[in-house]
Formats: sequence, structure tokens, C-alpha cells
Amino acid sequence: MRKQAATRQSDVLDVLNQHDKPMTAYAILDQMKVGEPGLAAPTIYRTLAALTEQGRAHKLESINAFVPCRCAHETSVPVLAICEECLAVEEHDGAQLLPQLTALSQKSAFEPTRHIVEIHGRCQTCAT
Amino acid sequence: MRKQAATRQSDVLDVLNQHDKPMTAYAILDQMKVGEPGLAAPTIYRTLAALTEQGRAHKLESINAFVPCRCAHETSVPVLAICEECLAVEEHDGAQLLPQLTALSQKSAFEPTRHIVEIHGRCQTCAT
DNA sequence: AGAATTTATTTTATAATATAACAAATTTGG
DNA sequence: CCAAATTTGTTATATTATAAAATAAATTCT
Repeated sequence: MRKQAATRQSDVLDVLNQHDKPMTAYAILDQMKVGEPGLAAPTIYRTLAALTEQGRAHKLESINAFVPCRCAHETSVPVLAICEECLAVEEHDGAQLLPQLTALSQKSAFEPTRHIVEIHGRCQTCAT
Repeated sequence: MRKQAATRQSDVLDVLNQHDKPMTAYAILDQMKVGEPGLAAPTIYRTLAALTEQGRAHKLESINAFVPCRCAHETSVPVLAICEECLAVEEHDGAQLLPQLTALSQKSAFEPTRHIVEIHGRCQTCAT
């Protein structure tokens, strides 16, 4: 049995939205296998690739996990702050960083296609 | 047979310095196994953890690979530009980004401990 | 509309990355 | 020098990700 990509994508996004913490691809897979036992890893990875490409989800590169995008997705530079204690993620718009990032790239005539900005630390709740 | 951590660290750093592209942990392992066949993955990962903690190497979180630090290592924000075509990495000092990153963290009283900034794109040589 | 072709999706299998748990050696403080 | 603590090494396994083959849907052409 086969599902349309768009359907898969909203299914995966639903799962992400039902959790308030970032999920690994395999955590998503386990969740979705409840209702659809045949499902396997590549389906999840392909779907996540599409979602991140569209800006509807973000990958946290430093912890190999995913969150749904909750910013206006036209943002050129998503900034993801990850609490190392509770793993909560806050998403900020980093558009203001763009001029400086661009300046750095231009130092060596580097042509940027994607900016990755993540902050590790402690969220308000966990910081005593 | 056993080696002091400091010696391991400079051995690993030597290997990183002998290559002009980022190396995965297993690429380093393979290289070092030539002279020391018994060597295993955890030794490499432990050594890399120490080196990155000391700021003598950087992990590229978005590609799971490592480069030696070539900046002044007191830099608070290393910026790593990765060419998606040839994989060359340029290291910049992103100290100038710190005020804005701090401002973003303060929006939600987040206490940052580490900033990760990576740029994907094409280096001067590969960009036509 | 129906067969042929193409494209997209799923499945199976496996590769690449990382760490847990245990064992052995070295160092350190008495 | 001996015992405890620590560091390093080894084995085994967990986690993350993707390649390749198989299958299903969609498209195109007549």
C-alpha cells in the first residue's frame, strides 16, 4: 500500500506537533508504526528531507533530531536554541544575523546556500 | 599497550593536519590503524571529545566530521563554512555575531553555553 | 480506454556513526 | 611499595542514515 508524499508529510508533521520535544527519525518511525506497522526508516527520512526542504520542519544538526517549524517559514536563518537539560527547543528568527554572516562568507568569496545556527545551553525553566 | 591522552591527542591532531579536508572519526581511525592495528572507535571518539573541548579541533555537526582548529582558539564563536562540492572548510572568527546571538537568547532568558554556526555553500574555487 | 513507459514509493538489507559496559593498565596518595 | 582511584583499551552493541531492489501509481501514447 502506498501513500501520497503530501499525506505522509502532514502525518509526520502531525507527529512532530504532538510532541513538545524534538524527535529523532526513529522516534517518529516508532510512533507511526503504531497505526502503520509496515513502515520503515527510509520513508521517514525521505519525508523529513522534503519537510525540511520546504521549511516546514527543521533538523537539529547537533543532536540529530527534528522539530516542526513554528516561525514564519520565509525566515532565511532559523536559530534553534536547545536546552541540554530538558531538550526543549526555542526557534528564533535570525534574519538580523544575515548581514554579518554574508560579510564572513565574502571574505573568501564563499557562496552560501544555507546557514545553520544552533545554540546549546539551558532554558529559563532549567536554569535554576 | 596504552598511551597517554596527551600523546593520543597530538597524534590525532597530526592526522587531521595532514589532510586538507574534514575527516570522519572512522577515517581518522583507519589512518591511525596503519601504525597501531589494535585501535578502536571509542579511543578516537574520546580523543576527539577532548580536542574539541580544548578548542584544538572542531566538529562539523552538519556532516559529522572534524577539522583541526586553525583560528586563535580563544574565539567564542567559530564559524565553519563548508563547500558542498569539494568539502573544503574555511574557519572564521564569529566574535562579531555574539551580541546578536546573545540578544536572541535573552528574549527567552535562555543561558547559552555553546554556539554552533555552520555555513553550507560553494567555495571560491568550486563556484565556477 | 488500455498497454507501455516513466516516475515515485516502499521494502529489504546494510553502511556509517556513536556509545555502553567491561577489562586492564597506570598513576597517585598513603 | 601497596591499595585505591583514575585513565585507557577492548568488546559488543546501539543509533542514525542510505543504497539498491522491488513494487505500485501515474503518465503518455496510440
